[in-house]
Amino acid sequence: MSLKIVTWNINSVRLRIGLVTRLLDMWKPDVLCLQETKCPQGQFPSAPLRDMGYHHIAESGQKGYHGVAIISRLPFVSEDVRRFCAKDDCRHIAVAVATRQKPVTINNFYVPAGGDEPDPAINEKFAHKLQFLDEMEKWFKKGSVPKDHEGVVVGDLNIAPLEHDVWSHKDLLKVVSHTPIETAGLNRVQAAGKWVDVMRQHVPADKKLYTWWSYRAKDWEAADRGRRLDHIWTTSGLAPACKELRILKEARGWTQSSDHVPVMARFAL
DNA sequence: ATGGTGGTCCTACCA
Repeated sequence: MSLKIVTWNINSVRLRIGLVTRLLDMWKPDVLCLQETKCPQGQFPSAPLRDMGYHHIAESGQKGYHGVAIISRLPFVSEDVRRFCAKDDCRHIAVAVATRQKPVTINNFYVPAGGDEPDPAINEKFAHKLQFLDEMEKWFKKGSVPKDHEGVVVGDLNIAPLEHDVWSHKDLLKVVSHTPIETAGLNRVQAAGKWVDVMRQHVPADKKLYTWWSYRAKDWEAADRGRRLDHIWTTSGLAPACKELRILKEARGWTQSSDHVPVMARFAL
């Protein structure tokens, strides 16, 4: 048996439900984790997904902003919504799915983008981003994955931690998403849960790897000024089972695309 | 080059 998990910042699930079904048809994942659904709780466009066999949908949504959802062919054995930083933002949802082996707890995150100015003293959005990372770190330290489960973290973490996760390390050191204080924070989060970065298990750290290209470029593909903002981490027990890692770069060229592209990990279980 | 584009929901705010 294999478990295929896809993560995608969809930037409005109602506007782009046709791209979601296109992706499901192409890759046929078992589980799809979405971020920035921008869809109020209870108004999720579930009918076309159920028609494709995705009968299990967990959502945490609000009007206008943020929002995360998990769409699955596999039944959930548990479900959990958390609100980090004591805000009402819908930025995290977790489910556990049953597999032939251990159940797998899947955490889906949408980390705050953090605004433009990388200084928490003058930019409260950046301060919120750093606080959110601190909360994640504390929560993972306590142990967020049940002892008899394996675990996965996916989502738009809005940080490109490695030198080759951005088109120019030097030019982006002072740009929110690649500043040292953010990458240090993300590294602490990762260490707190002993998470393995399975994307970089498949693509060496000295090779460029992007999941996001700005809408503001005249020609995103020619400029190729990308960043790796979307991530897939697993517990060390699950990492060796990750046999395939794919980034659907062509989705960035689809009509009315998201600025993020889908990332897929396949696990042999 | 302190712009550029895009989504939400109607006026700015967020990315």
